[in-house]
Amino acid sequence: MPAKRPPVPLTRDRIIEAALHLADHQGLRRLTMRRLGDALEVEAMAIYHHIPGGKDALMDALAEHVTTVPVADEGADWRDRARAWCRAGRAALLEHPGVLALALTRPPRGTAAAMLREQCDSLQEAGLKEATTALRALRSYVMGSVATEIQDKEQESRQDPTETFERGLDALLTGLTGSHVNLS
Amino acid sequence: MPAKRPPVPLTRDRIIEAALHLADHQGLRRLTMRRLGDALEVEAMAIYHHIPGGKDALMDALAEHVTTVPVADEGADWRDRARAWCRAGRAALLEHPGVLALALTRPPRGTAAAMLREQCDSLQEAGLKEATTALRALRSYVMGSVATEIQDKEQESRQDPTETFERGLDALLTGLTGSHVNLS
DNA sequence: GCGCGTCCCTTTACACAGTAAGGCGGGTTG
DNA sequence: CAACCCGCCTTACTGTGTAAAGGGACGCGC
Repeated sequence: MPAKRPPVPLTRDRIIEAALHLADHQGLRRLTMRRLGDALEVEAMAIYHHIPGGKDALMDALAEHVTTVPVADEGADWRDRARAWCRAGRAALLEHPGVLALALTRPPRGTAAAMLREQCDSLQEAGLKEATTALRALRSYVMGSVATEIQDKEQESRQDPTETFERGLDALLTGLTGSHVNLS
Repeated sequence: MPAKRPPVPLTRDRIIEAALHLADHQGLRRLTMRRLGDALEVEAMAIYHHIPGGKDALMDALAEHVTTVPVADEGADWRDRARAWCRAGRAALLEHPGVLALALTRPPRGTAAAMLREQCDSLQEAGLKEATTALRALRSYVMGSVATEIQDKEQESRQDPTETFERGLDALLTGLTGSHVNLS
């Protein structure tokens, strides 16, 4: 009987990393407790010791991982800060396309939710009326953009996705800028 | 042995309808071939006769169903038309929140894809430069908006979602309007 | 040294998932 | 009436999530 203790001890972070790799390369459908165990050279049930709550908790953790982006809140103009958030959020989501469905479905919790509140405060301090509305619009645009990008990834697209994203982001930001002046 | 023939014959449409109902009320996770069969008063394997390709094809069909919205292409201003599309798209997605993850993940095909091309042409004929970019931005915003709406549905939100959606949509439309005049 | 808890991991077990293969009856056609 | 075929059922197999219990290695007190 080979060594009972695995060569390197199991860790919540190692589990999440392996799960992301598996989901990205083989699809969420093939992310399975047993396969995840195989990837970690461990039996499937070992995972439950580090992630209480089972697969559903794992999914939550993955969603939180790809929606949690540490980004400095710098920049004079609120538009620059918002742009930085949006770019960082898009990049984080694009890094792990396999778990996008989770990120879009599960509500933000923990660190991700805290960051949202922080950003909302930041916008309000910048003097922006209806900061929550603006933030929701930006968040929606980012999440939707990544979704469409990943959707269209398998079919040909002669346009640079980043360029397209920036164009739309600019449009949304300028539109939000005038929102407390213009009337629909 | 009870009657072999079910009271009402099975149909692809009936299957899709029952699947949507099940996913919306019990979650995608509980949408199961056998449970779907139970809901239709039929054995699970009967479904395969009407939906070749199994569960994955069913998922595709559900995604296509909630992303296919018949909407008249009327209105003088292209902004009014785009607004109508976006409202209709949002409404259709919100009607079946259970399958949102499918709609956001699977690329548009068939009728849905055709409608996208049609809308793109419509924008171009309206004299809008970069119609594809604009359309992508709008589509992204709609998809993301529905995602955030459904995410936040389980927690309290003192703001009217429709109002918030319209505000962001207005902002995006005004931003897109000036996009071929302004420079970033 | 030796027992003994404690922590991780494994083993075993079970209910339920998707679905390939084949059976069977009843309506339609000759 | 016979042949046929369509639509549904039955059976069977592999794979999945996970509860429950087992077991081995490490630390501790004595």
